Amino acid sequence: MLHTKAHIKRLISRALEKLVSQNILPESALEREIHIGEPKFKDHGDLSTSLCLQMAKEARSNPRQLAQRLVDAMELPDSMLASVEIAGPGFINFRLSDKALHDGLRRIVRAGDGWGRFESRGVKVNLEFVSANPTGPLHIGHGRGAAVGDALARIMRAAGYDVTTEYYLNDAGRQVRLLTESLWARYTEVVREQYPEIEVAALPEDGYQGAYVTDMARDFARQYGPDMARSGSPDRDLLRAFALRWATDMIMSTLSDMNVKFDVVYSEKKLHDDGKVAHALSVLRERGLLYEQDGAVYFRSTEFGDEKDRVVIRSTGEHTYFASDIAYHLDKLERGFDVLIDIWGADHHGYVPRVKAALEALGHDPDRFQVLLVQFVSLVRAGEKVSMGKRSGNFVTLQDLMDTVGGDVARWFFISKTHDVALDFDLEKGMSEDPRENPARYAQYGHARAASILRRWSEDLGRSLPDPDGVDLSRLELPEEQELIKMMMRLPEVVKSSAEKRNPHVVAAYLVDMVRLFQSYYTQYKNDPVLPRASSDPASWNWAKSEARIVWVNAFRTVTRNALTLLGLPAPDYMKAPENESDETPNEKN
RNA sequence: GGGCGUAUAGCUCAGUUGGAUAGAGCGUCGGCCUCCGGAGCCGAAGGCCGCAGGUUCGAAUCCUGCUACGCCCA
Repeated sequence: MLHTKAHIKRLISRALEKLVSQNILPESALEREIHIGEPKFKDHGDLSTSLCLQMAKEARSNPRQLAQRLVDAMELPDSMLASVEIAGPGFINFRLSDKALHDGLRRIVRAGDGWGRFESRGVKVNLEFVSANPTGPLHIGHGRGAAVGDALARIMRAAGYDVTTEYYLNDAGRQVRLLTESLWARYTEVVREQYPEIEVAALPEDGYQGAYVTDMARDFARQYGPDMARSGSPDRDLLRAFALRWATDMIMSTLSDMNVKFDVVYSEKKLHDDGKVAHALSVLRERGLLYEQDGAVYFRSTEFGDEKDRVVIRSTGEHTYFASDIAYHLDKLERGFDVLIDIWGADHHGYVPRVKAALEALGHDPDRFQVLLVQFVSLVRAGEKVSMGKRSGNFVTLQDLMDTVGGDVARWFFISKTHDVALDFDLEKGMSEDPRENPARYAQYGHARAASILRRWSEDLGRSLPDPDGVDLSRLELPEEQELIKMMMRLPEVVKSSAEKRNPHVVAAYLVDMVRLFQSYYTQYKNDPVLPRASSDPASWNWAKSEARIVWVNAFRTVTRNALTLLGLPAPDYMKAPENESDETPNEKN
């Protein structure tokens, strides 16, 4: 549809130029951006513009009259347009010709997997998300960030951005020391089951209580044996490295169940070891933006719009997380990224101004740093919110959730709504228990259905996929068929809009709308099927119509698959009926 | 007290960047399986777009002020 919109814009701007040269319109008419929209009502045509309503004042004319002059000045008839009408207060409505639809359909088939993908625009984007501390299991809020981030990466890549996804691993701070001590304590407990005489190390006061630390300790004991515990002297480097690797593996495995992977895992420790933190602070110091007070070192972030100055080095000599974050974001820019996008939980929103302040202080445009704040996810059980504090005992991990409902269902749930609205996940209704209420399955089902038709065409009837250039597409006469073509033609601009809004739910909403059109067609025209019935006589069958419809079904399948892929969801060719399966999630790769 | 976000059908949410008559799903009610996959489809009921002003040809959308909820910071 971008293609046809551009075509209409050219027609209009040529007409405007003509009117300006005849002194009917002022020069300023050429500067206005021409916006072509899709009207809500079908009787208003396929595309429309309110340009004349907007221009009426400066043109000193009433909108309808202006519209009439504009239409008269357009080079019509045009092969892409079946009609051009002036309507209402001064809208110009365009109806697409059959040729425009057929060209569009052919373009989709020709593009295949490339439909909805744009040429590179040469913009390097760093997209950082999740970045949870490697000290325990992910919670459900992390899941939302992960799903949104991964889908956004796919969509922005399709829109032509050069995207690198990144996980910032906080492996340097106090939390990791605590995890190390917690592992040591649990390890001694585990070993004491065999060697009752040894002394158990106490769990630190703020240590990690979760049962997973004991699992970790058992793995440690299995790998390194009981000697360290028996000796009573911990090898902290070894324990730390083991704990980090174990926790990171656990996190990545959970993410992988949701089909989320990262291009880069960036270590905070390495940031320090490579001197990046010292580097960033020295740049700030050179610029006179650091000062000392009560033994701590402050950054003058108030000079850049923050509400108060922030500590970068504590009186103990330790760097704050903020100091690492400054260095990290500076490093991203120095690695050549044009745009930095971070996905954070909404509770961190207060952190945004200080990071922007730091980047500005370091001489960069703060608008290159963008933060997507993702609102909270709460769990609901029996109509009541479930408290999810780690201490409350009914902490539900992301892994638990996916084990219950399946990775792609969880993923769909997270991206199907805009990120700036709080979500309730109802455990009791549980999307897995009634897949009919599940739009992800609905979309996949549409794909499987189309795949099934194509399969019967090639396998049962022994025919090959027709070349769209050799098929008479005018056999697609039903209004539903034409509506679906227009819908499919919209994918590229949906991708563009979703990427620009930084919001994957745009693609999700589009996908469901498109599949609904197909399902509606499918059920309504069961007595006028795509394929010949077994009972019918092949000689009397309208093969030309079947061929046109097969091209159309194939295009639908392609566009559906492309949209599912953009969201990181599988596009299965077969799906099992839910009645026969308990809660197993189909996960076929096409 | 300051800041960020949200407010649209009984419930969960869309709303193409200010356009024409407000859109889905779930739930409710009523229909559709000799038929390419019923995980489906068709129809009906359901609305003061939180409230009050403002901007203009035109507002769910933009501006101001309230109210309620969530979250940050004091």
